[in-house]
Amino acid sequence: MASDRPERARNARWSTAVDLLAQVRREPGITRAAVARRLNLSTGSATEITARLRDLRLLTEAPAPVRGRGRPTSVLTPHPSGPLVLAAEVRQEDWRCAVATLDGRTGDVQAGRHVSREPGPVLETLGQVVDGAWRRYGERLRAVSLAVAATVCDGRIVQASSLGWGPVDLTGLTAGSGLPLILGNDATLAGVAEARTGSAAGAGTALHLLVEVGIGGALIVGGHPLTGAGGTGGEYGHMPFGDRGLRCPCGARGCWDVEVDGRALARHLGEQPPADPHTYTRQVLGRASHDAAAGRAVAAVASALATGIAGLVNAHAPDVVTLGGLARPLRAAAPAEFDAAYAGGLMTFRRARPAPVLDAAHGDDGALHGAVAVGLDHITSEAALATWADRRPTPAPTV
Amino acid sequence: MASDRPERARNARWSTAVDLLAQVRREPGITRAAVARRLNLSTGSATEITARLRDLRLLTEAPAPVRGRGRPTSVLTPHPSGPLVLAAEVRQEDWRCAVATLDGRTGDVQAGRHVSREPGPVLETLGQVVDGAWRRYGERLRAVSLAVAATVCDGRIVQASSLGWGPVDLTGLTAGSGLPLILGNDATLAGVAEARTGSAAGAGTALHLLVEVGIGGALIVGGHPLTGAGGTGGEYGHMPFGDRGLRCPCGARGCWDVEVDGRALARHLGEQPPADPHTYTRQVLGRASHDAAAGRAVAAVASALATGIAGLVNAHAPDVVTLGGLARPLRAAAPAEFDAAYAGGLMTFRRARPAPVLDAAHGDDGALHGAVAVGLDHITSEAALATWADRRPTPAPTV
DNA sequence: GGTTTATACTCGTGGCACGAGCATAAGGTG
DNA sequence: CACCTTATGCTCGTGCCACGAGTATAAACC
Repeated sequence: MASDRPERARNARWSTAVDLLAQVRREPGITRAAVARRLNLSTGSATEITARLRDLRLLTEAPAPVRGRGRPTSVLTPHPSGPLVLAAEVRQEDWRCAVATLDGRTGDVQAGRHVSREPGPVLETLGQVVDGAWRRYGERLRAVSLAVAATVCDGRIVQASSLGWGPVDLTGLTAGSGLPLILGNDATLAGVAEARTGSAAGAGTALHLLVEVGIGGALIVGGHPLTGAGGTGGEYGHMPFGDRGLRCPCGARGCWDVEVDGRALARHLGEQPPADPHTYTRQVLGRASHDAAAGRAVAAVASALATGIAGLVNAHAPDVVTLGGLARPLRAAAPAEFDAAYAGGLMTFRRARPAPVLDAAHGDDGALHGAVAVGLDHITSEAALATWADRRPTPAPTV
Repeated sequence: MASDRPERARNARWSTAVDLLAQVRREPGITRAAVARRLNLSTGSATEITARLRDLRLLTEAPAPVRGRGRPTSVLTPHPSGPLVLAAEVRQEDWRCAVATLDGRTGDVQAGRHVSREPGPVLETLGQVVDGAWRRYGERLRAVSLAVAATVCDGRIVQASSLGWGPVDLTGLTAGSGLPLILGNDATLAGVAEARTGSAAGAGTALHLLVEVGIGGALIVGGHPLTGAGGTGGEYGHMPFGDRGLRCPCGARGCWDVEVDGRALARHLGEQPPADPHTYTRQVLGRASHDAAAGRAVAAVASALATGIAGLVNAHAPDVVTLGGLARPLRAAAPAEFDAAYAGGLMTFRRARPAPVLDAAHGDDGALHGAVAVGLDHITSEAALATWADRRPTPAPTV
């Protein structure tokens, strides 16, 4: 609908501004001089571009702390009336949201427990949050970015087993404001957060794996996740790394999922499949240090996790692997077994310099931070900046 | 070395020219008017850009066949003295090479069998080919793109088991000419060819899998392969989809590789591991239709192949999967078993619209065509065009 | 207080795409 | 065969962007 006539040049003009804003985001608190160096910009261009972005209320300049000789430069920070993103996360028991500025800093955090876990009440609460932010920030609010523990296809929820949801249409959330809604899988977005500002920062290719009930994850290349057709990628738990004899609720056999979460622990311990595998896993982890059977079960699960990771490392050669959710305590509870299985699963030529497996840095905030990142990507795109500039035809002159 | 001062604008100026050349490559024989429509360019811009590219000897215009009313337009074709890529492929028994123009058409094909398979003689032959092309085409030759059945890391061969090579340094190949050398894995490049102009043309995400001795492959996103850290990705055969009891020569256990090639067939048939799994597989395939044991072995291997593919489809959600090498006849020999295993390995929600599994369109030429594509990517990059333009400061005026 | 250093500011230049108006080459029509 | 219709090419003035060279400035150093 928007791909009409020569939009080409209108957008292309913003290319350098996009890069500059991206640099500000990568290194919050960066100075104008440093940005110019990074982007190979002449000082004249830097002056002009920052002036433009200042007039457009995208950036502000503040005197930079003096470091040695030379004329002082200034720190580039988001403009106090610049564009904002509302990022939100829906989890099994609760929801959270925050408003983020161009540098990725968040504020105005809200959170709450679901009164009912049904889609209707949850969406109504979220809709009120969106409308509230829209009223509070008005045109400064440019996008809503939502993380859900769900299979997402073409911007819609296909299924969210942890919430017990089937297909859910979310377009109503932003119907009142007309804001763009960006929907993402929580594990995918947590991976984005790690690749941008977490343990995998700077990695060309990063693999993030998150164990909750089953395994989710994402391969992030150049900071962008591989989402596949319709955005349904990332179902790493359903690769047949496991015992072919075990059937998975997904319909396939031998899924990795079934080997690495609470259900697997229960199987190893000869117990019934737990109703809440997440809590059950925490319980078993808690007694693993003094209960030999629990320890063996945890070790088996940690090994299965590491073996699969090694296979993925063989195939994709990430620079780094990050672990989120229960994957962290699982490894921590059986580090020797994990490391042995990881090394044993790697091809010989990879063992000299195996991809490091690191704990996720964002912890439980990964999905929300990833939603912020993706939302900011959207509002700092060439097209979005062009629109922002057009909306404010005669910006307030700086006196 | 080239990242000096403001190279930024120098390169950015070529952005539209790059897109125009890419469009010509995507649709060979496209007219100027059609390109302008595709790229949302005004007719004035199209006139100017094509004039520029004509003066720079990148494109030629020829009257387009008249179609209905209206002023006739012209077909954009590579300039007869425009830039060229030398693409080459080194296989187990022989080598091939060809020279390609900007539209991807190849000519001047040369080929030969290895006199000796040792790196030295092979490289010497290739070096002569490169030097010959350099003498024949001079500055028109802009890059050499090489496909090898090898693990490639940071532009070097780490290991090429089918050739019996260890680490090999190839920089000598272009030492005389000073041309950029682009090295790629054959399976990866075959995947690129499929994603660009083959069975996966137009797919956002494509998975290409190639069975020869073991499995190679690539995930291609937006026409570009995921090569991972150092370019060592694509070792799909070493994901633990197989029997954990089987050790793989790579050092790991349960590798998919071991389940899907001639060694697996021999195991199913209770025979010794074949010295040449490729030829052996062809033999078994030949008698599978009338030899029940061979048929069962082929069916088992086809199932193992399909199960792994399903797992990869679950994880990555490609739009399409393409099969190269022996994967094609393996599936063809046991289509029912293949389809059953593929469907059975998919998550339920994927079964409604499973990613189609197609035979590769490029056949044995995939790697060479992929090398052409990657080479052309290189010489039509913004930086390369800027360099090409600088080299010819006063282009011959068109009279 | 002068020098050094790093950066900012100014301004003329060149390059690109746009858009509007005009030109042109074909088919179609009476 | 003259004229209309249609699709496209060509020209040129405009706006925008980044560059580069020269100049100005604010701090540290001596």
